[in-house]
This record gives sequence, C-alpha cells and structure tokens, in this order.
Amino acid sequence: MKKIISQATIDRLPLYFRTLQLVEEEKTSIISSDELGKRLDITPEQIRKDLATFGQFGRKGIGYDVHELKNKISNILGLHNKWRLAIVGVGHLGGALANYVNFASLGFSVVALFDKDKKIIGTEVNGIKVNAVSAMKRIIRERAVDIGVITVPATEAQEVADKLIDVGVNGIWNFAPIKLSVPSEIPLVNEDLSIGLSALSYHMSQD
Amino acid sequence: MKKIISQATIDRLPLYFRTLQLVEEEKTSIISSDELGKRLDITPEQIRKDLATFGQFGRKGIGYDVHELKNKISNILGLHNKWRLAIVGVGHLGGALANYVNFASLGFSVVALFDKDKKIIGTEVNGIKVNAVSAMKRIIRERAVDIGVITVPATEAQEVADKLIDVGVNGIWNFAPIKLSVPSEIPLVNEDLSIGLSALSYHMSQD
DNA sequence: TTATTATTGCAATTAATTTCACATTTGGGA
DNA sequence: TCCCAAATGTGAAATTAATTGCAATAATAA
Repeated sequence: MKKIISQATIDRLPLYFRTLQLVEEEKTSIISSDELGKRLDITPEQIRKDLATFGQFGRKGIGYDVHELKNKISNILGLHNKWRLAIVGVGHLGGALANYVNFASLGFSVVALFDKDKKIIGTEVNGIKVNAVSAMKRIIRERAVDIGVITVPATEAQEVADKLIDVGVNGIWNFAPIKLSVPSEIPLVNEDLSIGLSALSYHMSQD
Repeated sequence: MKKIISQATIDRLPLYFRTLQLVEEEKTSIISSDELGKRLDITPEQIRKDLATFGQFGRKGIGYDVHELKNKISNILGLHNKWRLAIVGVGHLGGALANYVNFASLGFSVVALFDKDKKIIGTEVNGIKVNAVSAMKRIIRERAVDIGVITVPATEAQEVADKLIDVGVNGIWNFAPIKLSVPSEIPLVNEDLSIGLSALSYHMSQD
C-alpha cells in the first residue's frame, strides 16, 4: 500500500533540493536540518518530518550528507528522468518558457513548440522551430515528449489539453487561467499567475 | 481584532472571482455554491465556508447574486485598487509579463520597466521604455508604483528587493527562485515555477 | 573512559482545514 | 394556504498538517 505524501511536503522538496545544490557548490559536505531551515525560513522539525516520510537519511548528532540528500531528493522527485517538454502556444509567455534557463538545471528540456498562428509557425525560438498544431501527433511521438505545457488563451486551453492527452503526453503543465478536465491518471499542475497577484493585492489592502 | 483569513481561502477567492466574471458574461444573474463548485471542482461546502468568513451574502433557497458576489470578492481582494507595477529584469520572463494581457482584467497595470543591461535600456516593450536601475528611485515615485516584480536572476534578486523596498514599493511579486528577506510589513508573493514543475515530475514518477 | 554537546527520528500533541449534518429560509406549485 | 424542493449558513466531527518534547546516537574534549 503506497503512502500518500502531502502536496505541502512535495512542494517543499524542490526548495530543499535547490538549497542543497547551492550548499554543494560551497563545498560543504554536511548540513543540519537547522541550517537548512535557516536558509529557507522553514522550521527544522518540518524539514526532518518531510524527509522522514521517505526514510532515514540523516545521522544523529551529525546531520545530513549534502550530496547524498540532494540525490535522494532528486530521485524522489523523479528529476533523474530528463523530462522532455512541448510548449503549445508560442506567445510572450510560451516564448519566455522556451528560453527559460532554470529548467535545464532540473533536467527538463524543451524539445518541441506548437502554435496555430501562421505568422509564428516556421519561426525559431531558442533554436527550436515552431510547428503547426496539426503536426502535433507525429512530432510529439518522434521526439518522445513527456510533458505538454499549455500557454494558449483560456478559451483554447481545454481543446489543447484534450489533444495533448490524445497524442500521448503523460503530464500537463497549465498556464491558462482555467480549470482543465483531464483523466485522473494524467498529472496536471496549474500555474495560475493571477492567484499570486490577487493574494498580493489582498495583503496590500489589509492595514 | 482582525480575523486571520487562511491563505488557502485567499487563494480560492480569485478562482471564484474569475468564474463569476465568466458566468456574468453568460447573462446568468444567480448562481449556487453547487454550480460554482462544479465549475471549479471545489466542494460547495468549501465555497460556502470561504464566503462565510467575510459575511453572509447568499440567500437561502436561492443562491448568490453573481454581480454582487463578484464585486464583493473584488473588494475583499482589493482589486478595485488599480495597482501599478514595475518590472525589474526585462529578460524573456520580464518581457512576457510586461505584455501579459490578463493583468488588465484584474486591474493591474505595468507602468515601469528596469534593467541593468545597457543593450536593453532604452528599448521599448509593449510601449513602455526600459530604464536603468539607477533611475529607479525617481521613476517609481513619479509613476506611483505600488508593486515591484522581480524577474532578475536569483543571484541579484535580494539586492533588487532591497532597492525596491528602499524606494518605497509596498509589495513584491518575486519570480526568482530564492528565498527573499523582506520586512514583515511588505507583502511578498513568490512565484517559483520550479516547484510546480518538480511536483509534476514527482507525480509522473509515481506509477 | 566519561561528560558534554549537537543532532536526528519519532511519538504525542496541538492547530488548522475540510467535510458532514442539519436547521433555516425562500420560492413555487398544488 | 400549505407543502415541497432548493439553497444557505454553521456547529460538530473528521481529517490533515505542523509543532513540541524527548529518547537515541555520534563526535569531541577532558
């Protein structure tokens, strides 16, 4: 029986991972939950509890081996998989994501771009040619795309999601501000920028 | 004594708001928590509880007045304020945000752009001229900027945050993947894209 | 060898959030 | 007019998440 890991824990793991990457560059080989917590403003108890979910990999009285913990988290998050992304909708945001450097350090690579606008089809972004949506099926299979990134307007997002799933992507990263319906076996993560901005507005209005 | 509203509730309000905008366009004047819940995949009890935090604005046996509820949420979120943004770091992501249409419908407008790269300073993005960081103090005051948007590399983000706060912005929307230190009275929202992508990777690895 | 200090792992507790259950209200139809 | 169906609002229960407290372990110094 597989243990259910809370989303809160999963969302903190990338923070630990990134901090460990930085710590590793500083040539530090051991780190305590206390030090990691200080860097991230997370209590050391929370960190220990999160890590304990996946087993024991610290040493009492010592701390955690930076390199080992980093690799362990990488494995838990599946970052060793070198995921291949296709971006659908090469507008400002899609284009920015196609150029986004930080993905590479996590092992993600953008391997295909699609748009329906004839003026954009055929152009190149970051060395990748933009294809017509009609070529999606063939290209996504040829390039072994795992993840579809949706950066089209909200009105077209569901249609694009359906198509991506139909041609075989295994996960969707959605930037369109709309609730998508996808089969439960296809992981979906929504990146809704208006939530954060609204939350900021809310907090700025309280005083 | 001010009631503390949970972040989870605050994060759902923009979803309700957006759905109400759509419903309003469909010329529907009354909506039930059940219908709203179906559109967002949120339980009606959850929606009623969230709304009850701020008062009673439904009618038993009837539902909620779409227009009234929309305005009420807009007020709670402070969206009537017409916030003015300055983006620091006009790379791919900063440039994309400067062009991002969805902000306008929430009442946000980008009024200033800054970069330290001499090749970018002086260019125009979406009709706004990019200024040098050295001009930040004057321009942010002249243009009454409320919110600073950080889209510089992680290594420069803290320095930019410090400067933004020094020149008087009241809130920070941070896209750099790093934990920023800011005074507790300055609301800070982090938009860390690697968290969502890592979570997607995690879920795709479980099966 | 023996204290001392640092630190993890984990059980117990507390806090926060969500779900459940239902009393109450409203409008409409017989 | 009276009953029924459709909803909200809310206290209580259940669930989930975070915090606390502490036993166990390891290194170091006396």
